[in-house]
Amino acid sequence: MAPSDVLVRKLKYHSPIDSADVAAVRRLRYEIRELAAGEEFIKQGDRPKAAAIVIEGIMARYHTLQSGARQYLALHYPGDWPDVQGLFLEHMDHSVCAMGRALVCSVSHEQLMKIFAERPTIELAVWRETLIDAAIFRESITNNSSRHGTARIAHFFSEQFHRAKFAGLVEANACPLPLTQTQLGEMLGMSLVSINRHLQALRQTKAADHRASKLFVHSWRKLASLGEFDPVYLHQLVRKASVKSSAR
Amino acid sequence: MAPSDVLVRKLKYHSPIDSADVAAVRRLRYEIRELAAGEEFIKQGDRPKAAAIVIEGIMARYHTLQSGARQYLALHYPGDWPDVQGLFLEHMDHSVCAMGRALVCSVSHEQLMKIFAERPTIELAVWRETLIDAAIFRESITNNSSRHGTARIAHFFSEQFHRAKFAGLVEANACPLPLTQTQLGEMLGMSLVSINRHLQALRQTKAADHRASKLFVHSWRKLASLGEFDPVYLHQLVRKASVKSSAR
DNA sequence: CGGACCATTGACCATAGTCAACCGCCGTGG
DNA sequence: CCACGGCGGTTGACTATGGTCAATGGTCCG
Repeated sequence: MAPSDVLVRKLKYHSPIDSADVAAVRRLRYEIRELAAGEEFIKQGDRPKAAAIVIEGIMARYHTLQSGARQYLALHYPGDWPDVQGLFLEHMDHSVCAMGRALVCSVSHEQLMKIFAERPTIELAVWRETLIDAAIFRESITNNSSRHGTARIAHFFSEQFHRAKFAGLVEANACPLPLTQTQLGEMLGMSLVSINRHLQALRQTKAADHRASKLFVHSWRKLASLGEFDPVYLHQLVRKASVKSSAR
Repeated sequence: MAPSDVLVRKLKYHSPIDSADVAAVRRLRYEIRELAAGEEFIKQGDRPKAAAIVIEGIMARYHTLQSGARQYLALHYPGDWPDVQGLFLEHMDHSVCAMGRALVCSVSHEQLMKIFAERPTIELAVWRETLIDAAIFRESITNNSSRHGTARIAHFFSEQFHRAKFAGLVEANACPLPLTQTQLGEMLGMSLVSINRHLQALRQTKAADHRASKLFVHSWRKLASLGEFDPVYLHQLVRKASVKSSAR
């Protein structure tokens, strides 16, 4: 799929984009960059001059603590903008890297400001995009702070499966989730060993399983209920790509 | 201070606002509402038609879990917009309440869209405002997920003291922080008893103390270092209201 | 084959959560 | 005025959860 199609597809999930908007998006000039697994794309402290859109693969934002420890903040799927806030915030307060191999396209801030002036709908759609990001961050605060063990993992898996579904990445009840257990721990604020044990517990419930960089959802209903997952915070307009339809 | 002054003061901390912008802000019509301590302003699930700006006091956003438990997400000071995302996200995914008595002013979405069209600088400033909110959420993920005990509290206190300072609320090394220990727990993902014990530990370091709904900072340097606090994520343009100047 | 990385396991330890009681303060109502 | 009740803060004792340490096995790759 062409980069502009990936982008348009995503924007349409939450915003009303018309054909003139689509045409404007297609006129954007961009650079494509391929990233190896784990490769850093932009670093805490940098001053970006362009914004990236994920085209293929999965990217992640993370904080690096004084100790050198890493805290992952969110994952990003094709169509997502993992560093748009750089448009208006001078310095990056976090880094962005690829989880697994990924393709990103970057569009200069200059061009974005121009397209915003021409097509206000697009500006609002991108703003909305950043607001949904914020909603996802809020949900992570709650998940990591008030859910324990298996429920925390289940909620995280639910969100990723749901978002992967909308990004068209789910096949046969499985979606890519290229994280090691160590990284799951850095995402959820748990130790490697805890992750491992709770994963086993989750496996035993027959709700979901994670292996070989993939998330297998055997019972969406059970997984979502274990994680108390309710997708309203993702603020999608369209509910068509129903998650339920593809997994019991 | 008049509501528009509170707003302008805040926007100027991160965005270049000129006199025409200020004039436009002053022309906004708004409704003032006084809230009692703990009163809910807007509820998870609501569809707001106006956005609120905190004028006096402190407000908070929170999630309500299925169990009825509450997870606070962030505090908001005069000049903050605790529910702007309602402009572009139909449903509230969290609630907003007053911590202690508060004064808010609400401005209809309609008027906001109009001022955005007239004064793009203001639009960008408000967008930036929401991006800074997101940065604060990210920091909370990290704080609640990867810092433990006293450090977690110290970081939270540092952020609140710093933000209160910029809102002009610090007097004699103390700022208002109208939360009970139970609420601190709901903010930081810790139990009441843990909060109590770590607060005592913090008190003993002579860095800071919390009592009578106030936060006393005895040694800013020590508090910030205990909490590994670095204010870059608050993305202020102006660094004039230095925090260090008023506390050793 | 050796090394690196990832998943898994057991044993032990540390931290935080739960339960329950008590204290002091404050506001209400007798 | 004082008794009472509620709330917020504090404490001790106990429990549970998760973290740390260390070792093992599998797999992939050079």
